[in-house]
Amino acid sequence: MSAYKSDFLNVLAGRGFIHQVSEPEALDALACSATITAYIGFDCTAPSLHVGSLLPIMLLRWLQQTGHRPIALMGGGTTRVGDPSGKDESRRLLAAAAINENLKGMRAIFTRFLRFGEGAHAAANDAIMADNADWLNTLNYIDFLREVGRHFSINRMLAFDSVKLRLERQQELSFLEFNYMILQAYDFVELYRRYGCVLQMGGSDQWGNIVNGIDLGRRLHNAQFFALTSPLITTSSGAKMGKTAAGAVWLNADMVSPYDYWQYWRNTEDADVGRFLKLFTVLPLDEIARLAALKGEEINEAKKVLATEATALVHGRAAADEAAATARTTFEEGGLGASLPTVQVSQAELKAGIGVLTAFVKAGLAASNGEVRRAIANNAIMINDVRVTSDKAAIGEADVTPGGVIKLSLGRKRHVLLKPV
RNA sequence: GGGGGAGUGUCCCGAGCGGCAAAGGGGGCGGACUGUAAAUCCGCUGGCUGACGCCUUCGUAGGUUCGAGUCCUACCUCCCCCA
Repeated sequence: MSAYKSDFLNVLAGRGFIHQVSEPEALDALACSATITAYIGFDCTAPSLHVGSLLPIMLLRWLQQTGHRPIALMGGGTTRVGDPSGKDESRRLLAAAAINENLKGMRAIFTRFLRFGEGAHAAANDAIMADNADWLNTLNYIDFLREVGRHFSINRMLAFDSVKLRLERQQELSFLEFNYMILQAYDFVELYRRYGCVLQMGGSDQWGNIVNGIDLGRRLHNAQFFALTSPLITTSSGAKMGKTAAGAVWLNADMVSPYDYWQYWRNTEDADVGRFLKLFTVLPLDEIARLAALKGEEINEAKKVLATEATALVHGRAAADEAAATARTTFEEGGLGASLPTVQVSQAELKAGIGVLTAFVKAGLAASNGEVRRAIANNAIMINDVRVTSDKAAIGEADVTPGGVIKLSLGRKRHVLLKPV
């Protein structure tokens, strides 16, 4: 289906990663003959990356897998500037202080997906972690204007969709936001200077910004840069990826447990299974074709594979298998899975008896006693798989199962174990 | 600088004659049906309480009133028009 010669573009195209590419033939030829250095920028506004960032991360991964060199660019500088609207000074400073922490959390994720060089095992395409704070923070305004600013035509910038739409709708566009695209273009050039980076990838919304970088590269260095964007991924029902009741689906294990992460993928809609297998796992395409062709009830097998493979990439194979095993015993055998979320209670407390309301709030299944009451009224609460009908019910020593725990359930999907200590 | 408009259930959007725990939607959660899917239907979607009830919520701070999301004053933030 794809007419590319290079592994790199063939893999991306075959798996559905490509939305737009600039100069595809030239990039294809380059990918065949040389090691390309390419980058993607990531904001560091949060202590972890979430599922929404997974697609770009996979892009970098395939880049490296097909022999090229990825750069993960942290927006340490651009995040400091941030979105100026609705934020006061103090909050912005706080974010600046936390950026290093955020960077640390994010770096851990990248090491799961990319191979960074380590001493003796260094290779030509080892991944690079860069931070644009390194060059943006020390920019001299006048120098910057003279070197970079003179290459940007206001006339042309006004024609960009991102700007034009705002102006047409007579919405505010701050000078700062207007400059953001210039900073991003400059990042591209700086990475070219430092590492010979000639390709920037990103989501489809980044196209305009990337193209600006390409122009700047031509003007400053007479260099040929490339852009490659990925499609915006939504579920078949149109919802954005990565949001659940509990909030964003984070990649760090201490924010979303491997078990919950596995569950997120397990609950994928039928229509998305094939597409997600291609994007978020590294299974071979023929294997994916087989799984995606499953119909009806059988497609659940494909969802389990998706969940386990996707979880293995982020949390490791062992954690993924454990999550899968827990899901199997919990959902298919009605048993108790070892890696279900567990909350500890003291023996003394248990002896005295714990009210259902307190227990479920403590277990994190509900936010308030009232919420538990409502759930009981809705027939949603179970203790050790026995339906609870009164909010006065209490949990005591007698409820401890042979396995040494008490199983609390809200609905059919959400389970927490209470463990006496 | 002058004039006009807006900020509402802390997930989002959004109605709201001075009696309001506050319409409606989206989203979310739960139930039924299923396959841990989608679609559909039903219920729930401030806190405490067994319950009467009490407490906290409509940008911030005051005020008028038996009673304020609603009226008045000042302030903050955002948007529009004029300069």
